[in-house]
Amino acid sequence: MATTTKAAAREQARTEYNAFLAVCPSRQLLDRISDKWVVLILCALGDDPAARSSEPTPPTEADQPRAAPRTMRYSEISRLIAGVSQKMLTQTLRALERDGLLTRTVTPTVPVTVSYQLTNLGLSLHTLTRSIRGWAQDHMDDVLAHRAQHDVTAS
Amino acid sequence: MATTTKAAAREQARTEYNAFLAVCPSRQLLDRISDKWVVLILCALGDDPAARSSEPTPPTEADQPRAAPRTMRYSEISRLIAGVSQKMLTQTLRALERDGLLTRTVTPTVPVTVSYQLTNLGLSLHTLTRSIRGWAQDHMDDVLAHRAQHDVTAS
DNA sequence: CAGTATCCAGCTAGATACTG
DNA sequence: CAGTATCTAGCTGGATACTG
Repeated sequence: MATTTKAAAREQARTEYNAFLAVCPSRQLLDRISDKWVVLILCALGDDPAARSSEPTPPTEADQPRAAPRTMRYSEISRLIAGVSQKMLTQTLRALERDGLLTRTVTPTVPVTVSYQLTNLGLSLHTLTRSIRGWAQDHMDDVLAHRAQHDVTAS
Repeated sequence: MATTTKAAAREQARTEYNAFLAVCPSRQLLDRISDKWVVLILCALGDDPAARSSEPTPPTEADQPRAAPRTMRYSEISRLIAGVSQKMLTQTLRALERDGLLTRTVTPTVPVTVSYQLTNLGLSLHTLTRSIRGWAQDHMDDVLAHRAQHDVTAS
């Protein structure tokens, strides 16, 4: 019955492994935040608007530094994250809503108005991504220096 | 001269955007750690061996909880991270070496012996991934609950 | 032992066109 | 305005075979 046991064993190991990874919480989280657009949406909805200059900062309600998360409409997000396609934006927003990281509110005007806002959970995740950004700012130039050095040495 | 300015503008925006992302330190970091195998290698080299049971814990020098990072040989890592292919393991290790996150030491025995060890930078990154794991452990069941709820409600 | 080299399937992101 | 639907090109990861 047993065909080449070598290959079979390897395949089995891989299958078990994938099963493990599929339920590993860390892995699931990393899969979420490694998505290009997730972090950017988190930033768009979580960062206070004054932080990003070159945007016409609205004078109204600009002085609560970190109170409630802002709500943004689909088109606002789309404009802020200039490079995203409609497909990816919708897809990502829906995934984040599904995971309870943000809320989607439809107001039945004509045409419809849809607004998005981070939940506490989403806000908490945003805090985590900020700490990631912190590491990047502190150490990424070291990494880049090493990389450049390595590339030169190997010539 | 201007062909359909609509499409051209979009494309330009996207190009600029990609350029921005390419140099963004946070993005670069996320691209690194979102790699399936990077985190696992970090764990393999950074976690103390006693933490993972079902492994024959070597009695020697097992009582420094977080002193020097352990060194492991290629085949050890390969065995520990059962699901990884040679290609991916080598590729990932080389990338991490290039970035100064670990060192690769070749001992010219016959056959050759190659050992890997985290640098301080790598250790620091490992700390970050542990905080990510922390978030996952604290909040991922919330996320999963939301997801399940959402899927039921939408039926 | 510790790789290198090559080929290929699967998935995903983006382009494009259409709509309540 | 805020999407949905469809098609496809490109990249990545895995299988397989070979080597100093």
